[in-house]
Amino acid sequence: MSSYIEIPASFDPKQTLNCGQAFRWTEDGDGWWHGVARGRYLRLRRNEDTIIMECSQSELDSLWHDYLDLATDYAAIRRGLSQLDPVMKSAAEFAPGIHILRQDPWEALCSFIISQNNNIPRIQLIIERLCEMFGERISDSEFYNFPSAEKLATLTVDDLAPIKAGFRAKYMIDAARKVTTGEVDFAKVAAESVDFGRAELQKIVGVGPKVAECSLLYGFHKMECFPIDVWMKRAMSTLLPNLTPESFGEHAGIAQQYIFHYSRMHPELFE
DNA sequence: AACCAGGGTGATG
DNA sequence: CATCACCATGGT
Repeated sequence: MSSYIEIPASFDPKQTLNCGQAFRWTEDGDGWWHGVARGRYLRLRRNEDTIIMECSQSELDSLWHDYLDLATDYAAIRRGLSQLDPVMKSAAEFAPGIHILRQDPWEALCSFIISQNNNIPRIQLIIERLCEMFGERISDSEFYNFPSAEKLATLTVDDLAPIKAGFRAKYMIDAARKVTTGEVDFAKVAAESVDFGRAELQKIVGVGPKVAECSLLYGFHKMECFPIDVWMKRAMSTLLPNLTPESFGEHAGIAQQYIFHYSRMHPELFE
């Protein structure tokens, strides 16, 4: 039934799927990672200089190649960023296998609404409960897809109580309703400038600058976006005091991801 | 027991 | 415009 594909890639599953940009991927032993994205289940692992993926060639071509952003030359982007600053260079070289995933825009928006004033393990738990309760089961599997905005728009805060999202539940529902009615226009966010996208997404109650920035970077693949959370604030003032978000240019989002991951993996730098 | 977690809102200077 | 309590929940 299941087939395997092996492809050459600098992309690294662990670095990419465990760096805080997506919340539905877990390691299931021996380097294998599994998760659900865009309504499909995938298992994959690194093997020397290749990636082994448990899927068909057509599914790789039509879905995972795009989701994992395999066509982008990250090495070239890394070379450019590394010239800016020695710390930037260290951060880029620490996890060179990071890619910025092309996640579903609604899933990214909703996930980062849940992320606010929260920690990553609990974000993952809340999202897992959300999917199990309100997502659809993927055929022949024990996994569920991320519930659509249309589905959440039919729910109330009380319906969401079991997932224990706390005060964020009302934000999720406001987002679902505005996205479903088109009051927040995803097609326009995708097509227009990032400044338009920032304003459009912040029409949602509970979406401020940071959540909007994450949504634009991870959901709409707007690579110049530069989310600043508590880790990035510390990193910029402590590690990169002579740089600003504008210093990083059109690929600032990738720089941000390198710096965020590097900082989280080296908390001793801030003691 | 107070503080923190990939923040945002609303009230107050 | 800057600051601040508060927001649910779970972990230290």
